[in-house]
Amino acid sequence: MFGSVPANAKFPELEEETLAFWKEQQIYEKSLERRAGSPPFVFYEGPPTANGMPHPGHCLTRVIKDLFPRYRTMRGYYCERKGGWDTHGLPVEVEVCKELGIHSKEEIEEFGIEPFIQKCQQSVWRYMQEWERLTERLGFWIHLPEAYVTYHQSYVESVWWSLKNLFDRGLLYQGHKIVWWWAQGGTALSAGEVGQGYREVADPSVYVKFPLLDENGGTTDTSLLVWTTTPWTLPSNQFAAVHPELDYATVVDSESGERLILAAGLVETVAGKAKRELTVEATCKGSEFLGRRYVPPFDYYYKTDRGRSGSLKDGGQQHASWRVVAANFVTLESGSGVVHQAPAFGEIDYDVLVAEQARFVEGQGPTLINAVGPDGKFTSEAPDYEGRWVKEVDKDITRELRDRGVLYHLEQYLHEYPFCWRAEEDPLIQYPRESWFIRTTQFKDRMLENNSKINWLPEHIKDGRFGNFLESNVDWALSRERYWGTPLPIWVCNKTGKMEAIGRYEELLAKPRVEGTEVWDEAKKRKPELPDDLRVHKPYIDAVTYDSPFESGGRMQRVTEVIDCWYDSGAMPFAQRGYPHEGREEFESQFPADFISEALDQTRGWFYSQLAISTLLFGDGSEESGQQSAIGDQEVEEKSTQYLVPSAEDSVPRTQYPVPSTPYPHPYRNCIVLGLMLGEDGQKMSKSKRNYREPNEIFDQYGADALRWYFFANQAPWTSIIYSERTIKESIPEFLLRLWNVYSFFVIYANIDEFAPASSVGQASSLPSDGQLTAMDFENADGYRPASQRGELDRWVLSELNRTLTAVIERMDAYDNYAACQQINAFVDGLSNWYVRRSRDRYWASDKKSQDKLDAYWTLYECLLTTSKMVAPFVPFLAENLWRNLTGVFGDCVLESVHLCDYPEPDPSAVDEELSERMRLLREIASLGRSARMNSKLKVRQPLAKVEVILADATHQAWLEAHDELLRDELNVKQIDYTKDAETYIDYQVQPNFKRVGPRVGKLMPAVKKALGDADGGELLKQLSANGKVVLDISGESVEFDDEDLQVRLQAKEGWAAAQGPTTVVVLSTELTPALIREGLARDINRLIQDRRKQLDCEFTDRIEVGVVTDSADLEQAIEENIDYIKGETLADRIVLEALHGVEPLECEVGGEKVLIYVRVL
RNA sequence: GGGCGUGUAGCUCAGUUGGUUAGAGCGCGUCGCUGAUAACGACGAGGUCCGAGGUUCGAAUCCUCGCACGCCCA
Repeated sequence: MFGSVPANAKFPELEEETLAFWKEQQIYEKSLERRAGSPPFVFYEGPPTANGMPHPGHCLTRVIKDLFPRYRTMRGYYCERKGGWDTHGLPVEVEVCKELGIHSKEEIEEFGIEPFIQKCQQSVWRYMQEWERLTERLGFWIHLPEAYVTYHQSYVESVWWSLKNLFDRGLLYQGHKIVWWWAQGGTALSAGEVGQGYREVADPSVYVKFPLLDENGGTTDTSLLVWTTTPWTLPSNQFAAVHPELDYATVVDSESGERLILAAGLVETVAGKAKRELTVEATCKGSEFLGRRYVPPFDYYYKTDRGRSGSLKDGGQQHASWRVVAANFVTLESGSGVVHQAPAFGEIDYDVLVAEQARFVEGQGPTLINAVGPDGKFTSEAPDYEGRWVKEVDKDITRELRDRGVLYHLEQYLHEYPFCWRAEEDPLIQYPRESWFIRTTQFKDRMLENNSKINWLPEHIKDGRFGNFLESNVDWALSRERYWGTPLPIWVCNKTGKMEAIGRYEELLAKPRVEGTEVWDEAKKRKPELPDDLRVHKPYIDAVTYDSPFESGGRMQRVTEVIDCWYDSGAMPFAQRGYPHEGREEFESQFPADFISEALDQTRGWFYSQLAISTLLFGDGSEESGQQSAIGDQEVEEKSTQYLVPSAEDSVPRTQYPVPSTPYPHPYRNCIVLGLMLGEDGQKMSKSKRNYREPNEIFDQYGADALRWYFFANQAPWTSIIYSERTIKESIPEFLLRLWNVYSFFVIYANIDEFAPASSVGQASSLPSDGQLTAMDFENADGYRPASQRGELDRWVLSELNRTLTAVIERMDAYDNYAACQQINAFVDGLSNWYVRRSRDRYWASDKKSQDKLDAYWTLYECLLTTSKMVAPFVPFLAENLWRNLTGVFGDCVLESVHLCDYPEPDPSAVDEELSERMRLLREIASLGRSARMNSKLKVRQPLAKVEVILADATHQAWLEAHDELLRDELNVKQIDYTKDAETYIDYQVQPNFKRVGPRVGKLMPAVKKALGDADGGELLKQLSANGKVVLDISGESVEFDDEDLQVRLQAKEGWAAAQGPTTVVVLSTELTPALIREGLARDINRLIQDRRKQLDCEFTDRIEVGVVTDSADLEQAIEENIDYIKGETLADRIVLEALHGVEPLECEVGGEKVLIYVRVL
């Protein structure tokens, strides 16, 4: 006996039971053990930050990450799934600050870095339990107990090792980065924070005259008309930028007579604004002005450095600053087309400076001009404004410029400008900070090549978003002036400024005359519960100093910065193993990943950080040694070199470990980029808007399988998805419940009929499939016969099953879960709504041991077993339930979990394409028959004498004729004729097969269509069947059509009870004889008795006694004529035409006559 | 301002290398089936396939230009 199946499946409860089973029996661990030594399928977990509550979007990521490893494991691969947590970074610091009620860096330092980072470390785990619960509840099998953690010492040391490698190869350097700077708080803000603070404000927009110099440095009467919206940056002016391709005009101001240069396209606009008359004297390209020198509006730097020039790399000399440069970002959208450049205060401006520096011989180019301190106030370098907040001096500066006569025009300008989100009144400014960079630009081509070998899903990511991002690669700004992060492992000599990188804590301790380690030791003594991992963090690590190898008496001290936490995440492929200090074998056997997945927002995040780090460290297998050739590549531009960068002759050991050089792609081969998930209202998911439901509520209400199926089966995973609770709910009846009902049906009937596969098999202890319960285990079972000997319907469903398997495997191997689910869904639909529906009589038949009945059981049993394996990666809970109950009768002889099974292999011998096609046609005819009945208002319970079927294509007619029992039953008709006399009922419409004929006849196509449409269809078909071809004269050309060139459509003629499909017409015979009517009445009675049984809560097998009382002689006759039929269907031992004593009758109406029905359970 | 993506029925989404009646589910209406039934079947209403041009014998599909939305960058 199979365990009885609850009538109302409560999936959430069943799932909880399954979870407990998995845990107790350690099924996940066993699934891995079974694959030990098998080929690996490598999966990397992109570490989530457990610093906020998980929402449905996270569920999508986690179930996709679960699906493919599960699938591959069943397919025979060993798929380790190491969990991971991202733990560093500003968001953690902000959380802690909120908790402490503090904001600025000063406040953090006042609070104390030591307690602060201890709080950070504790705070990281705030939501970890939620995440772990979610992970488990979703059925996401991943090894959490040994998850990697980015703050762990071994992880940090791996990161250090990689940074040392880069440093020793000269790929780490110090330069300036222009950041959004909160001057009052003394900190840079991340992009996300800046984005929060944009407001519309009015700022001055000024047009200033920069008098041009002639070639000898003499003044001229012509000025550049330069535009800026930040007057306070004018004292730090360094260049004026023009677009080399744009036309520039020299104009004369009719009022003052002065000559001005501005973009030709903006002359009218500017004249209008300034209310001046400007006469164009000459026009030329912007490129003509390149290199022309001018007098800047302030002389703080100019007065001393005006003459400074340097040698260009291409030869020749040029002045370093205060000249016209080319810039492609100059537009005609606003301003004058000549743009003031203060590289200290704008990222784009800074890029211009860097580009200019690159043109000069080392050390001779322009240096950064900056008259403002980090506090946002002018320094002594601009004595007139010293000590004043920059935004406050805009007015004074414009006034001064006006007084000096160099201001041409001033207006107010409305635009979006960022303010500090923590201090609303403080505008941010762009400001240069010293920063460490990784020289990624030097590896751009290699990253592109690596990228080109990755299988991106969807494909457009490769050359689209990600490829473009790589194309515009800039050096990675690595350092952060923060506290809670991986410390940058660079120690600097206090005498010489020379630096070296440290790759490991031990390495540091082995340095000469190490001091400062006691800071950690004492902290630990005070607070023994401190995790040892903290010793490699600020502030403890900062205390560690040692003797300088560069100059005696010098001491080495760590730089203060920590690193971008994206670097942590990108180092994960090796750092999760602690490589290379430990875990070398694990790393080498688990690199690169076969599969990773995250959402689209990780393009510039984890997808990039991994690719960049991997490309820099592990190169391409085509290179000769593990050692990168990067050092040899340094002909590439050197950037910002006033800081010391080790060169080859510093002869620091380059790297302590050989680095395995790996052929592209790495570190991942296949990457599914998930779409972003939006809330129910199409907006971003937001807690306050309540436009989504907490995952836990979804699980409690619908279950994890419902959510999983919703994600897998409703859209390609990379389309952005609008959270839809209704659709989640729908996946229950649409799929889960439908499969459940088939399973429940099977169990109910198998138990009634005592279908017992285990005892039929006999020696269950030696199953040839090794406990996987495949068809081969049943070959010698009692009552089992090969599929080839079973009926058409059985062969059909097994064929469909194997076709589906083939397709599902093909799609899943291509990472296409959506198409795979569609296949599965179609199969389950066919199983339920055709196979089971059409087989019901077979299961209900009274002879328990009839071969047909046994065939039906074995067939359905096999379908359910295989289906549970097939769906196991998708809906692991439901699959497990099915498997365990269906195989429970075998006890220990079968695998205890479906997840330990192999994914089913399709059996090609079971596939019968022709049968599939025939059954498809048969189902189409059935559907048309039902449709025709509906149109004629002839309900299905009323038997009909005959239907006639007209087929456009007679290929399968003989088969259909030989197998019309199914149809007769489905349509409740006595006879089915495949009529020869088609033209009585229908007209033929012939159309060209456009795909075939189109390319051949080209422009004649419309004429062909018309000619075929106008011709007598029946006549054309006769010709076709007689000659195998039809020849028509189309616009004077003779065109030949063969069988496949023509498509025949059938059109039912008026006046028949008919329904038409494209190639089939079904015509009903609507005449009813009294005998047919009585048969219909008997069926009505039958149904009413069955209804009554249900009302009385009868068991399926209860026998009954029936009494029917009616005045209608027809009805009485109907019952008498069909009494055996009714008895058989309703399990009635006796049917009498009188009342039954002591039984409450059911009052109803049949065929317009009142009837009393009495049912007594025996 | 730039890049990428999306836009198809009331809703959520499919739509093969371009092929002529554009689909599914849900929802709505009508009817039917039913000892698997909170299931299922049939029929119906519901579409300027975002818009405008173009290529083609033929465009939801390819091209150009717009519009709207989303993401990333500036």
